[in-house]
Amino acid sequence: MKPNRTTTKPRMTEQRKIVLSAVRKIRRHPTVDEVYTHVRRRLPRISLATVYRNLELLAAQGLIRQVDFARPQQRYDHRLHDHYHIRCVQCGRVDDVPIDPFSALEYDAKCCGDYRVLGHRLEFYGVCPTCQKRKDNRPPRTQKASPRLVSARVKTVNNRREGAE
Amino acid sequence: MKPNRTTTKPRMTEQRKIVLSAVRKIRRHPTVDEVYTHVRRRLPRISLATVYRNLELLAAQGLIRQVDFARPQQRYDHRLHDHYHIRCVQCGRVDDVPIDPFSALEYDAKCCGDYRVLGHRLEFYGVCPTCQKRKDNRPPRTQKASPRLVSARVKTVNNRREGAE
DNA sequence: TTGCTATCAGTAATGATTATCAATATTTTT
DNA sequence: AAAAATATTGATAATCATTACTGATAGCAA
Ligand SMILES: [Mn+2]
Ligand SMILES: [Mn+2]
Ligand SMILES: [Zn+2]
Ligand SMILES: [Zn+2]
Repeated sequence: MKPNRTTTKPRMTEQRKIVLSAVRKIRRHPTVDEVYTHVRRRLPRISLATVYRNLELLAAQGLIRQVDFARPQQRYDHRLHDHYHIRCVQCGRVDDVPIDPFSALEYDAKCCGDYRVLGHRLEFYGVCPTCQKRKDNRPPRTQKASPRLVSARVKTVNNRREGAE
Repeated sequence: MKPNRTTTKPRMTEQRKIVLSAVRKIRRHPTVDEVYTHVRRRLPRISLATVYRNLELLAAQGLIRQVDFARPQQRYDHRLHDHYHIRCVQCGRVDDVPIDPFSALEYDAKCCGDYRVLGHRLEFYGVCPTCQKRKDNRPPRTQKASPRLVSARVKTVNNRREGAE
């Protein structure tokens, strides 16, 4: 097959370079906003969107890593005992992992800093059986939230229009 | 001191009971929306806000647990090797935990389901040294984001008012 | 009953992230 | 180099989960 013509390698732009160096300089696991603030010292006109874009791209390239998981929606568990979870990176499904929790780890962590350690969470990630079956690797994306409040009564205020329909 | 007069025990209301039983029935780590949808079959007029409130309260009481961590903002890491983190439950600060990663864990996880295991994350939580010093336990909350875009030029469109001020 | 608080439904506001889009910048082709 | 193709940017709007607010009820104690 011919080499995909619509795909080219990402360029290492000035903005991208500076965003990368910011993450490296700040060190302590910065949030997007912290990166943004830092970068603006050198590029006062950079857009926040550009920071988001470049962070995502740099992470995709493996030049930086995302610390957090489990983004858009919070999940709840009816099981109260300590146990671990595995999350499907494709669809977001979460299942239990029945291996014994080790409290020794918390002890180990003590030696690292002056934190008072309260506990730990261990989460595996992978591809769930359902998503493995699906041949194509189109992102099924985390299921959308249920449509909001299709209540019987409909609001009738302020429904005048400005433009056309 | 006199017993705090403004504080009373939470009541186990009908809504709360049903939210709890929903989390227990759904089993597979439901999102708030899934709980909401489920509960509405029995309480069609319940508010989504009530579901949020009760889930939070039930979790605070230890009747259910939150699965996820690291909520409002994503964080980035300049260190590419596998390592673990510890997060302050008070201020959200994140630090590295310099203990060796257990690659055996992923092997252990394999035996649980049909997931294809890709990796794991281990996160400790506790109270950082800074937050330990602070005597009061007022929630310092995760630091607010930097004020957005106080650009030189100001938008002048559509600043007409409707009511009064 | 009378006050007091908890809780509710409904809805607005918040805030992080994404999407969109016209304008530039860089690379590739001619 | 000029033209065409593609990538990237800044600005801003849209999304969407969550939180905050509000006025109305409900349960409980004096
Ligand atoms: Mn679980
Ligand atoms: Mn780290
Ligand atoms: Zn899946
Ligand atoms: Zn702290």
